[in-house]
Amino acid sequence: MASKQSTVERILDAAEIEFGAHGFVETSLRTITSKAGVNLAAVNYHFGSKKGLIQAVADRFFEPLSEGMIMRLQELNQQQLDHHQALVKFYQGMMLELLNIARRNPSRLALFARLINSAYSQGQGHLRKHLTHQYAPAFMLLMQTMANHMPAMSHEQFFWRFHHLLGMMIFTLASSESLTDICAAEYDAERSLPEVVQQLVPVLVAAAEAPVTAIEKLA
Amino acid sequence: MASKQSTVERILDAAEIEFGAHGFVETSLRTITSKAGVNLAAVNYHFGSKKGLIQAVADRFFEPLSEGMIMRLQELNQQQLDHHQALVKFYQGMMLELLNIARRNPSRLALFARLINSAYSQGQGHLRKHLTHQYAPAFMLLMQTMANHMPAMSHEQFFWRFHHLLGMMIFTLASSESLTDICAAEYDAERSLPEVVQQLVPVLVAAAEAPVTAIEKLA
DNA sequence: GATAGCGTGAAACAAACGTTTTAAACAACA
DNA sequence: TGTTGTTTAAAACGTTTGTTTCACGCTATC
Repeated sequence: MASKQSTVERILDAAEIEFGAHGFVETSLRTITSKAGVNLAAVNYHFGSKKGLIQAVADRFFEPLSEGMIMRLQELNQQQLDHHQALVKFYQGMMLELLNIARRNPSRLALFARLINSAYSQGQGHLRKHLTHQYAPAFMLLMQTMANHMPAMSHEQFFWRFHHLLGMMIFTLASSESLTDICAAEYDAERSLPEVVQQLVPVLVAAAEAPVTAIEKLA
Repeated sequence: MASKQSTVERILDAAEIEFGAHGFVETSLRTITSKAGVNLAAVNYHFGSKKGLIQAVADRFFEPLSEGMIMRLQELNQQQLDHHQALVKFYQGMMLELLNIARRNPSRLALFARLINSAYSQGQGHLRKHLTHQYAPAFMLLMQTMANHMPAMSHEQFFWRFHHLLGMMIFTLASSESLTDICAAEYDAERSLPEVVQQLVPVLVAAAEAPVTAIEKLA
């Protein structure tokens, strides 16, 4: 009874789940290959190393995401909307695209967020540099579209604002499982992932439209 | 030439630096004790285990922070301000208190943020439960003060909004070193930590004041 | 000044890790 | 049929990990 999936795909599927549940460092190749039903040596054979596997996992997230985002952004840029409406539509589209990641498996989105998170907080930032190089077109288009509909500010100020918004998304998504658990326990409300993602939109828009203040020392 | 610091303090100091630079999992007790100039067994002797050490490191952050925040919040609650002014003062005070963490060592703040981050995204959330139990008074006072000056919303909606704002802060601070590096390379602007923290305030306020929308499915 | 008890030093523990190596089985293609 | 590339299997590699053990030095109290 051979499975239909190839060895590579089965490794990637298992790696996604385990990485998402226990992080990159705390997930061993042995548990991945064991859950995937393949041999231990297959990882080093197909991906070269554990780092190569992590990069392949990341690429499988970013490839369809960047494609989807580019299409949405081109469509958005053709429409004639005022800045506020455009921002709302922008974030709604982004959220739908993110939810697309979770279609196969709800916990995939949390892993995706944690992946970006560790790409940024990681010391040398190998993963971040790989991703920003690999998906530069989508990245550029996204940032430019966003900047077009935000208050006038310098490139540097936009850079910081962009990462403020990114942080809000990333943290919420990365912690979404913990948060929905707490929410169910404390407020007796079982929230689905679409609900969690949906309510990010107005907060993101408000933060994007926040007035720009010159950078100066605190009192 | 015996050092003035106790063994416990020297371990905590070294652990902070190493944890901040390489994360909890990727930092071994051997590098910590080696940099601290103490014996390897001292960690297990004084803290029981590595997990105990991490918790002790966390407590050394949260103890003075919760004390400082309680004082600031009590002071703020006595003043007569409109909601917007109160929110601004609230976040400015919080930022000053966070900068206080970085007084000894600038990279301490990034570690602190990463600590909270992993406390949330960690599977079972041992650390998060320990912290929310240990510092419940400060936590309660903080959330109540915050909620008082925000748009009317349900407890659950405030819970989510709170974590949106938390995420913005945590991500920005946790990635502050990467971000200032990129900023210096791309925009030729060397930003100090107070500058990075300062410009969070207006965005946090705007996000806090964002209108509340009922939780519903995306189109 | 003997005797606890606490702290430290150095060594060893068992387990887990990523990676490599060997061999054999299987596929597709010339 | 023979050759080449892919996959599996099993074992071992050398490191590194957190933790434990045991003996020695210190200090304080009786």
